[in-house]
Amino acid sequence: MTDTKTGPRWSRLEHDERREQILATARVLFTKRPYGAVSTIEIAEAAGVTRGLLHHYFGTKRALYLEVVKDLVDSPVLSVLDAITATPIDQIPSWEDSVALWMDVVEANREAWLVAISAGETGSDRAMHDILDEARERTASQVIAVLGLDEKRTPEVRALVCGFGGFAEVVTREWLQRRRLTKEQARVLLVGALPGMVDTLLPRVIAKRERRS
Amino acid sequence: MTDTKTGPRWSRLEHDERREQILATARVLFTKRPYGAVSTIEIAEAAGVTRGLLHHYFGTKRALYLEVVKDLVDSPVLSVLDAITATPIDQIPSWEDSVALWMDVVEANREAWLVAISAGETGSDRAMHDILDEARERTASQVIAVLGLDEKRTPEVRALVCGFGGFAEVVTREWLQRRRLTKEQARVLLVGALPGMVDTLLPRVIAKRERRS
DNA sequence: CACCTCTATTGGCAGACTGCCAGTAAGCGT
DNA sequence: ACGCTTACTGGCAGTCTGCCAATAGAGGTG
Repeated sequence: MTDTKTGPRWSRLEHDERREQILATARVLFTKRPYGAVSTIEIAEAAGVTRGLLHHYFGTKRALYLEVVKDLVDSPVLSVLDAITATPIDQIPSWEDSVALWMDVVEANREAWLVAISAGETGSDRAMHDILDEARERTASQVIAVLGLDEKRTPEVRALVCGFGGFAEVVTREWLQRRRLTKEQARVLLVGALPGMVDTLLPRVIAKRERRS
Repeated sequence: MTDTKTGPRWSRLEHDERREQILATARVLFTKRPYGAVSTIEIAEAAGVTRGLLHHYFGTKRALYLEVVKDLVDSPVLSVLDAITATPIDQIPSWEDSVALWMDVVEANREAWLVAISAGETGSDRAMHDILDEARERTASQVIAVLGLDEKRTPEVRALVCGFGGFAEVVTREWLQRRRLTKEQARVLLVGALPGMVDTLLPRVIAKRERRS
């Protein structure tokens, strides 16, 4: 009775198309709930396919999760990069403008950003750690470029900028999540913190550099 | 043949004693490998008990994990508190000394600290988030007290100090894990960053405070 | 238009793990 | 020595992941 001469029971999609569809569905679910609380069958059903197909495309649940996190991390970073490279080539954006731009992008991708920086159900997971770490390093490179710092002569700059990244993460959370800071207040902190540290602290750090003969 | 008139097949321990034993075993395993890669039966066997007992004491695997992380987070914090309260009451330790003390404690509890920090990457888990967040707030309170800041008149101080906490986390990792900074260099950064920000940035942040009638 | 090949997709099986509970025995009090 | 408390065990039930052989869309070919 129920299945009287219907059409095809399932549609056959292009490889990449189906892959993107599953990935998007997984992204929605993993954004809402943590890794362990989302089952593969749930993802499959939400995507309108079977669990088997999910494994066919991604191999394992963890691999799928890694892809999702990679997406989550990349999308804001790419947005910033796009916007920056859209500016005239010979006109490097000012530090103030860069911070403002970054804040707007993060505000727009609020959910994704919050999940991304706190991703990884498993602390000591190698692959996950690498993804997040690489994203942070990429951001640091951007910052170094915008500020016009000389990374080669003073490698300590990179550590300092990464430290500022940690500062920025928390300040952003204080603004977006905990709401103990307004956007303006957060902006003042983000704009002012790094230049101050570079001016006053960096020389002292370099002075402590161990001499190598 | 094998079991010819042996003694008791298992020993009956005091409630808290057995609990501590299981907790210690779990702590070792969770420190080595991530949550998902450690099974309850493995913990139970390593502790010399059955899996059922583990559930009897902690209810669920996740609950056991939370207890472990709580321990991991508390132990360094408590060490610092002990050392600080050990100093004469009327003699508040200087900021430099506090930082140095903190660095020594972290260096001693290297493993525990690194795991505890990266356990924070358990984003959407409410209970886990609360544990780590509370630890950070506690540390912030300590810092505010040592620096003698007035938290009531300027609530923004707390957000700034928490931000410094993020900075400190990354700088410490750069020193202990990634080794792009020596201990001396990290010390210079940690000692110098916060006072500088308090002096130059805090007034500007307060100036941006929204007026409430 | 009928057939045929390709492969995206399904459905179900095997192993592993967690959570739970009823029964068992260790050891203390009387 | 006996019984009572409860720490502890052992196994069952449900759920989940990973895997693979079978199936069926869909486009190409004569």
